[in-house]
Amino acid sequence: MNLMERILVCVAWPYADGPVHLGHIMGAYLPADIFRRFNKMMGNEVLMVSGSDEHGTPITIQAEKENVHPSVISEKYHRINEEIFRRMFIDFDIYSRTSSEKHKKVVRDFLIQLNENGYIYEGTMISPYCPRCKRFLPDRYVEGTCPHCGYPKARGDQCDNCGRTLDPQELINPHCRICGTTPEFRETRHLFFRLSKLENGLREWVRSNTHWRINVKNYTERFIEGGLKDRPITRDIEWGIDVPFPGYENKRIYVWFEAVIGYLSATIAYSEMINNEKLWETYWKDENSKHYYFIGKDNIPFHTIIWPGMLMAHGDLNLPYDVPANEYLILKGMKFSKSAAHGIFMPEMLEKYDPDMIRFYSSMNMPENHDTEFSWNDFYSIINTELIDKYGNFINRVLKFVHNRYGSVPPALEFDDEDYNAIKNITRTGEEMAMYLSKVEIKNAIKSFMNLVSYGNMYFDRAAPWDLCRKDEKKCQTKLHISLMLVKALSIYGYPFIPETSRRVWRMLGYIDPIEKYGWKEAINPMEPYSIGEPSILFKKLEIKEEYEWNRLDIRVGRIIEVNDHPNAERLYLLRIKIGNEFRNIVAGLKAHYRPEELLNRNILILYNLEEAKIRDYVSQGMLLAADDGKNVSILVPEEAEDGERILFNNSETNPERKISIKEFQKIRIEIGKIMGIEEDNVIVQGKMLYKIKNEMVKGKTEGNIVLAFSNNKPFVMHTKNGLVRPIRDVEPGAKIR
RNA sequence: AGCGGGGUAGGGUAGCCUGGAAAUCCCGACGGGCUCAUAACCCGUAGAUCAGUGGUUCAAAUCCACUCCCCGCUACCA
Repeated sequence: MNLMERILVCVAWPYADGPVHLGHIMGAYLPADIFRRFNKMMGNEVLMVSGSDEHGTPITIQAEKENVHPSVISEKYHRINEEIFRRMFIDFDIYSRTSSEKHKKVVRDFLIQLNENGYIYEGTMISPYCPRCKRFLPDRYVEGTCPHCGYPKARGDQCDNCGRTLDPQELINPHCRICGTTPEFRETRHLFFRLSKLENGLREWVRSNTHWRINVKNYTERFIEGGLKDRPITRDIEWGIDVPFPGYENKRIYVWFEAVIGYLSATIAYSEMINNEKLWETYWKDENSKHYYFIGKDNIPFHTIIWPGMLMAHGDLNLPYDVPANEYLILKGMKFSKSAAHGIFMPEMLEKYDPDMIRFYSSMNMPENHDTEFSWNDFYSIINTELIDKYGNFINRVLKFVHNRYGSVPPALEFDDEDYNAIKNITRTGEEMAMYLSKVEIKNAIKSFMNLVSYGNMYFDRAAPWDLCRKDEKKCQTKLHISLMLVKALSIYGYPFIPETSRRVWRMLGYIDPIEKYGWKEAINPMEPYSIGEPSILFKKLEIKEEYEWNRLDIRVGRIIEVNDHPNAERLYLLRIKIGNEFRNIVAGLKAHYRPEELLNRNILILYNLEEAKIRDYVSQGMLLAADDGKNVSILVPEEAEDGERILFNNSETNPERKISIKEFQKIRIEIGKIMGIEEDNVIVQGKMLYKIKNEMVKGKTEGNIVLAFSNNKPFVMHTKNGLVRPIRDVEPGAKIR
């Protein structure tokens, strides 16, 4: 533990097709940076590398859409992400990119080496070729029926239903996802990586890594038990790295093979950048160097099997020491996703909040063991109470008191038991945090940190210097000295999590040399007699603004003017709807519940800002709202309203800026309530539970079913200008709207 | 409906893999203290049949089986 260690911190390479979001930050980049800073403070030699992953089909697709060269896309997001990391104080020693010449060269050399070692062979592959699109299709462009589970929409690379990885040829009834044509399976030559040969070696190596997180280890072992297959490492596409063998001029190296080599190429590039060209070898060849890979859970097999396999095949290079993969961040019940534009994206987050606030919250809530829900309430609450009230206020009250009373650090003269205890606490916290952080247990570490904050507040309270200083000057000075030591310790111990704040506190304590120069161990040393200036407030409290969830909904009254059967779906109708001056087509799954004449000319409710969707070949421009209690289904109708009118909540019109996805809509709780009785100014409503609602919300109505939309679990009644919204048939109270 | 993940005080969580006395922490509620501090801080109290049932065991929140409920992905939900 006390010997200096050399650590390479490898962080997943973000795919350059969009800005990173909070899930990426919490899952990989922040823990990596915390780990890096901690190790620096321990005096270890640390290097942190990452970069943009720029090749591959998704970027090509994006480029085709925008009608630009793929490099334009990757260049844009490379810059954006680099800037995000800089602002978040996630300080890579080098943030490289896979389009760099250095990377390309290292990749080619790597491939040549693997070939020399007998791990590469040429094989022919039967690949799907679409005669209509005139090209070989990437695996995920082919769809068909899964041979294992019979799922009809399995993709060529894997089946989403049973999770098995597939080859496009295995699919039953394959077709091109773009044009629907049945692809021909043509022969094409490709290079293969002999992963199968490494199966035993990998299995043993994985088994020997007893310090890995259980989920990582279990997952990896199960994956290996499934058998390791050789993998093609070239593809018939244009955007990518050239293959260094003749006959492969029109092919490129597969991204999965090439991007992981970035960890190595970036280290080499860094060595050259600082004119220390042999430096990379100390990291990659000296067996005492430890490599940590910070990634999300979707990346586990690549970093615990494939990349180690490639390294074994290459020989002479260090394998990963630990792969502390994190789980997903969930927003409103749905995982963050770049492609679905679902989540909190960093550019927007950084506009509003101090980076250290984001770092602090993220550390407290890191998805280390489970998928973790993000909510703004949680964010505000943790920032305001833990970071600002407990931590910020402690720093502030101590510094302000010392500043006002003495203006400099008072000497420690007389120690009592509690004072010794305080110093013991500082020491113990440092050891405990070091123990956690060296195992990359961020949440435990910051919890330990917060315990010291609480202790500090308690110590200061018990010491009561505002009183003591009048009675016993010497003792009071000691108490203040130790309080300042606590502040100092918090500055040092907090540094990995909230570096900028720690630096500010450090300067307030009078230190000139940077905190990094002192390191972890300095926390237990007494204070220097510096002068203490007027402390500045570390953070302003966040104002909590209430957001109504139903503000995302734009619901309008529509009149059904046509009802037709869906030609190839048993349960669907095609409806023509008039909404004021506008007409829309809606697909509705009501055939089992309503006859056409029951629907025709009815005023109903349309979710107006729902994203369009194709259902069985017909586009649905919105959704007809109906209540469903599991047995009965009822459409919802407005009382006394014209088509085109908007549905109101809490007497206000909603005005969402964006379209809403079906998933988001389903997250918003809307249910049927039955008016049970009246009690003074309130109405008692039975929904899924019993609610008390203000009388005016139901416009004086005293009976019947109503529709409740919830925000923060508080019910609001859906209504129109002149009346309420009601289900036309009787359904159970609590029935959901869909 | 198929697959995956869960159910621990009013809310949010820790603990579960590796069973062991009083189940962790934060918010909220209630009572008290303090007045240095960003209406912050400190102390105390109440509040949990650890989803249910059955089993294994000297001992179960923890292991096993079944049931119920929630969430996600998928789908002729829209």
